[in-house]
Amino acid sequence: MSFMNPEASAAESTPGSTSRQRRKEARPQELLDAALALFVEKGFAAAKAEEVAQRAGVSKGTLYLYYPSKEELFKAVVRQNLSSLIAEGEGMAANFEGSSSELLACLIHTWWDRVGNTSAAGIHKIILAEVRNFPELAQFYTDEVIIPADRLFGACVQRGIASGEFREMPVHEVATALIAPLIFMAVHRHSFGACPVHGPEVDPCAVLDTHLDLVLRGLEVRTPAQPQPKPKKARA
Amino acid sequence: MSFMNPEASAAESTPGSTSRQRRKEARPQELLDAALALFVEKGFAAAKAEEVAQRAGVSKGTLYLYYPSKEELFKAVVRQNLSSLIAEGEGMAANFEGSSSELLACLIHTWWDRVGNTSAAGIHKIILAEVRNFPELAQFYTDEVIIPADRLFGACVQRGIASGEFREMPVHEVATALIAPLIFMAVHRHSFGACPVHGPEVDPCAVLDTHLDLVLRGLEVRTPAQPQPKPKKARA
Amino acid sequence: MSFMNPEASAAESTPGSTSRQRRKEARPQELLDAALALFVEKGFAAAKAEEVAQRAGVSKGTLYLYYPSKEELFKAVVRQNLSSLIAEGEGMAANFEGSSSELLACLIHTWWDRVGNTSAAGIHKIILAEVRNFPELAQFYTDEVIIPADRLFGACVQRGIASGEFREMPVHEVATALIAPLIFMAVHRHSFGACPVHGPEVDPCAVLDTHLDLVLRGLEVRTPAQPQPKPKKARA
Amino acid sequence: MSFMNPEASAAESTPGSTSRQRRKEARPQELLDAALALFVEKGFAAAKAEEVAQRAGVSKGTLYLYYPSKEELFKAVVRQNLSSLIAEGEGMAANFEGSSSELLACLIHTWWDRVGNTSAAGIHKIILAEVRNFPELAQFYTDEVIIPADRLFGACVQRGIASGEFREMPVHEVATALIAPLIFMAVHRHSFGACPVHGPEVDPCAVLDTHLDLVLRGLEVRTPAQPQPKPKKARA
DNA sequence: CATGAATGAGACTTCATTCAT
DNA sequence: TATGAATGAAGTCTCATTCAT
Repeated sequence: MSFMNPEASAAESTPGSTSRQRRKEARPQELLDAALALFVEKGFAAAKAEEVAQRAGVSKGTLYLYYPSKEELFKAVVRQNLSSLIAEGEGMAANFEGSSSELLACLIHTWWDRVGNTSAAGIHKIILAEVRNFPELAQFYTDEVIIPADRLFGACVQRGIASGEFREMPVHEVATALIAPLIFMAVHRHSFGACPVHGPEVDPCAVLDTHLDLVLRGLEVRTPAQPQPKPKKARA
Repeated sequence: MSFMNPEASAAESTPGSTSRQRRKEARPQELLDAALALFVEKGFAAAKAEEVAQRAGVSKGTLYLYYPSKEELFKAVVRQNLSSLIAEGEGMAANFEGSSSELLACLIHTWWDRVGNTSAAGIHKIILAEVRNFPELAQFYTDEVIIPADRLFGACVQRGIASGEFREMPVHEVATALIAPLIFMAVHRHSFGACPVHGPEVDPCAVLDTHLDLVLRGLEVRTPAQPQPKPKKARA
Repeated sequence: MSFMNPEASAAESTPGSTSRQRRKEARPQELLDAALALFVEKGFAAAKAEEVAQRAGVSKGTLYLYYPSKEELFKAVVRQNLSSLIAEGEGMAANFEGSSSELLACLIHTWWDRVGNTSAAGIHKIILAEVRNFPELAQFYTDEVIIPADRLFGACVQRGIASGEFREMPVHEVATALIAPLIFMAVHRHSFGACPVHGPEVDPCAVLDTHLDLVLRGLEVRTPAQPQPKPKKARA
Repeated sequence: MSFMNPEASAAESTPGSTSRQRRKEARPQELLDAALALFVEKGFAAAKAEEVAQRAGVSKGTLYLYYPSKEELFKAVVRQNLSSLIAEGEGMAANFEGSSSELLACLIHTWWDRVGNTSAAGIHKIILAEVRNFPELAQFYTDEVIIPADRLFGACVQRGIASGEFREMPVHEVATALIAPLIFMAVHRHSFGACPVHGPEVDPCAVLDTHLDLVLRGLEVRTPAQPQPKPKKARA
């Protein structure tokens, strides 16, 4: 079958197919994975370069063959995990067919599956913790993640409002309120969620469903006939 | 009442209450404040003990007269800012009179005023970033903050459900969904909010109001007669 | 007597007189001395920061309290030993009374006593060896040492020519030829001169006297009556 | 004539004389040349083995096929450039016909042409800078270069004295004074001479001529009748 | 022979902590 | 008590050297 796969046959004949070469090609990814895990676990400053190397199964020196400094390694980790984030759901919204409620539900569940539930979710934690020490990342992350995400969710909300499915609301603020629990839980997973504490279990899916249930209901246009059941009780 | 507080009375009555004396008594607090600010700004590992001392206006050595190590200083910072958190709104809920919606709105606004909008909000950021490096803080924080907060918000939701104001929903999950944006924004203020980036402005109050608007509406009991305005569009 | 010496009495009463303070004040010089010695011995790159510290009787860390990097320490060493060089013999030439031969002899002997024979002579060796690695030192040293020295020796030669004591010769080249053996020997002292080799002993004073003897005689105006003893080319 | 050169004929006649083969045979020389250049430029410690290899057009590993360590490479560089020095002018003096002045002039000019003006002159700089780190080189260099040079120049001076051309002077010291400017200028060429500084230009040939002019005149036997033209102390 | 990926000892530098004053 | 000079463990990074290909 390999003759049908040009890549494979190429791999066999090129020097890239030696075991050493294969390792070399895999190194950057292995190092980035190890680094992501360790940075999420310890934070940037407390993570030791040597341990990153160890986890990637190489020596200290090898790490520096691929990344000129711990700082550059960090930025590479952020960049690589960012690009995986931005692409997600880019097109999803554009040609989605269905109600805006369904679109939002889909977006949120997809994000959680692909990002929040992934080891890459930890990237949020380290970004939050370290932006102030890496000012250049701030704009980078804002441009690549925050703005697109805001725009994506904002567009969905806008879509719902335009179609009359959602009531009129400040789009940007709704988008933020929609995203907040996602980020919160992604971060939580890698901080308290990773500690062996005895406390209230947080079931991400349940919370997400509840969050969606609440917000989608909150966005609904209320039928004019509906009586306001405002219970007065207050002010005795 | 001050006679019940030996510390206070001593300070007031002894000749030691000179400005120097007062400084001395204020030291621990000044150090904790400086440390909180710096830890929030840089993170635990990147914050230098000497800079904490400088910001508190004392020398490096003096810091160690009050706290035996940087780690203990860190824990003290967390503990002190925790105790301020837990007390807040403890009683508020108990004897609140008014609708549960109003109670929730009040709780959230109060929290934001007293905590989220305070420099102490940064404590969340450093906790999220560092719990895994300080396992003992995990249980501590869970017990002192997470559980009480969960219980507090949960109780409000429960109260609303019991009174028929809110529809039946999983209490714990709703509480989490309620709290998440608060934490999100408190943390945001001290990470991206502190960076000079050109991005979408986040107006905490507007977001909070929107969040409340959405969630409270989402919690409302829907009148059975209400027609589902399911917008068609789906299925082209 | 100490009351007559304001410095001394001041020293006794100020905090600067504690043993710790006295050490602190002496540190920079002690470190520069140790560094000079080691740089001369090993060269910049091969000299270890820790050994500099050890020789100065302090720990590694202390060195960095005074100089922010090994490179800055190096430059400080050069600068400090340079300033001692430039001042030397500055005024000497101006109001010297005597023949230009005597002036040159005096200059050369003085230079040797004050510099060439000093541990500071080693500075030349390290400069020669390291300028290309420290481009900023090149101009600095040229301005501060080479040009002044050239000017000083050049002026003496010019003086002799003007007074009719020396014959007409290219001033700059004569100055270089005059200085070259000084530098050569200063450098030699710190390279081969410091090695336990079995070779021809170089007696600096003897060489200097011979050098002077040769050059001064070479500068003399020859009496026209003198017969040219040009020996006929032996071996026809 | 090439038949007299076994190396050349071998290269020409054997099948091994492909371009690759020739490269292989030339390797050691290419490596030594690259190493010399780099050592002169940066010094031993600051010169990186990999850059030596790069400049020689081979890989790092190949360098180690020819020289077991950087240190051995260094010694080989010194040795190879030494042997080229010693041979020069060895015979020249023996059967030179002409005055001793002419002989000295010839020696000095030859040395400058063949060594001082060559990239090999840099060898002096690195020797001066590194002997103390390579004690074994000290004796080696002393035996192979310093003593022969001293003997060569000494013999010339002795020859002149013996023939009555030069006046009686301490031979060894004169030899040193003769050589010093040569070394000085050779070293200068590779330190300050290689830096883009704005300073007094040193024209080696002019200095050498002046040096020779001065010293040869200084060596001349003075006619007893010559009146000492002691110039009146300038400075009226 | 040639390559260049990998290694790890070792150097520079930082900074939490100590302690003499 | 308060200070800040001094320490040295620990971390980042470099580069001579090795060795599988």
